[in-house]
Amino acid sequence: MATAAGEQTPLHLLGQLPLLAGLPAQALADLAGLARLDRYPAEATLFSQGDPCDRFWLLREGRVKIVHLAEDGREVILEVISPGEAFGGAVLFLPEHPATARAMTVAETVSMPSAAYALLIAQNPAVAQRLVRMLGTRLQSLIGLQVLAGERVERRLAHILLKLADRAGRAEAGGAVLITVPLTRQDLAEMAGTTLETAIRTMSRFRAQGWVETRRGGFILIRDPQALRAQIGA
Amino acid sequence: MATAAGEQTPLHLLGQLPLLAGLPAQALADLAGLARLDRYPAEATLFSQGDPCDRFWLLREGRVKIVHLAEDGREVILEVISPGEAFGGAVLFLPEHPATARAMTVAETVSMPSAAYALLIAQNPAVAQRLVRMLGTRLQSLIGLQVLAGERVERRLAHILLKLADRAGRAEAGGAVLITVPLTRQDLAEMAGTTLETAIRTMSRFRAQGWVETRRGGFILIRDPQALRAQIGA
DNA sequence: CAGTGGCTATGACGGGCGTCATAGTTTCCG
DNA sequence: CGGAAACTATGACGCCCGTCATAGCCACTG
Repeated sequence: MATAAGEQTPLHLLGQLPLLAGLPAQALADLAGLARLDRYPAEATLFSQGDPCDRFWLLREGRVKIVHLAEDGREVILEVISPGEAFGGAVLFLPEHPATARAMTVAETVSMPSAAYALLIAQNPAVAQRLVRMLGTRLQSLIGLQVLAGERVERRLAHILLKLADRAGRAEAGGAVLITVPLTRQDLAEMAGTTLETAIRTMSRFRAQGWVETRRGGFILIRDPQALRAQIGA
Repeated sequence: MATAAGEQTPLHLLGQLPLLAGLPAQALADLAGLARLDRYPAEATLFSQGDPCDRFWLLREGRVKIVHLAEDGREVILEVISPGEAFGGAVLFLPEHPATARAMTVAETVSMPSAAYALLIAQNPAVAQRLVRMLGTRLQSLIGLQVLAGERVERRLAHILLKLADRAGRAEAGGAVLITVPLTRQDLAEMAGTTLETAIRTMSRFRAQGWVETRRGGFILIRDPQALRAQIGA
């Protein structure tokens, strides 16, 4: 599953990560000796639910989805990780990963042993505080999902598309926004907590309304964000 | 909304809180000067969604529920807080509370200004680490809820009852467990993300099977935990 | 080009559950 | 004790959406 270039991490790559910004040069250098840079092809699994949780991960490039497998075989997408963000259960000091991380595109990660990570936050209150803040953001986004769970699929999907546009969108002509994450209908279904067929049907209706369209490679263009916003407001 | 005894906090009460265990006597004494002890009647609101988030809360006695109000008026119960646990958005360094805290019973809280709390975790890596762990637990429980969201109401309710029994249960004769949190059918509905009627119907079926019964005051007795566990396994 | 596999699309059907309506039961307070 | 309010309970109805089935479209490969 793990692939490719497990080389030592160039110092300057670490310094670019928001979490580690402002760290003393010496601390960065120490980390560089322990951290690892990896490159994964699309669809690769970085770690699986239940695996021992012995590394701390940061995404440098690409997109990674965090999915939880229910006992009945359903997969639930809990989060889509963008570059600069931390992931992996080590964030939570858990013994094993509560979910699976899978690359949605070619992805580059920086990872370090849990021990290095624990030391890092013990010695750098600023990093610890930033980490708590990241956890808080994640918690809040899960709260949002939980509240959404009671609503109709149509509104859940609209919410999800808008959130993705907000977090990983690129403005296009005429107020449109392109979501720069490759998404299949199956992905959307797993985020919205519904089935493939219902996700397709709902997206078809959105397309018929002229609100969205799908481009080559699974990139979704939101042509009328306002209409989607109205959808969730009503 | 806030009521009752806003007295200075006796030192020994602080030391009893798991989060602060092992703190140097001096640090505890400093905190005691800043912290506040409050007492709320049942149904009182401790803080409301949207309020500025300027205190850090710990529950000493009683039960508090954290509820989020959706735009459409639905209320969603995100968490039930038991004694010893921390709550309030300040944990997450948010500007305002993402949800409302409401007492389910008479409740006693210890709270301190955000500033005192920030200082506390900056100066005590052990406390910071314990806090991150608490956040992780909360996150994991939300992940659990999110995964449940896709399932049938019957299974969601069974899950919720078992979780409550685990976290706030008292063993009774014959393998039965009493949930020591007063719960209305409406509460169950808001936890399971369903309606009052469906929650009542489902509980009626559970009762007809002899799996649960409701006692005076809204206390639910789980007479056959195994049967409920089988319910969620199948 | 034919063949295969993955993704998208659309129809048909049935059931779980949300919604509305009614009523019994418990709690509480004058 | 009586009456109101809150909670629990149960039936009827309809729709959203999960499930099953079929098919078109595109990419890739031999």
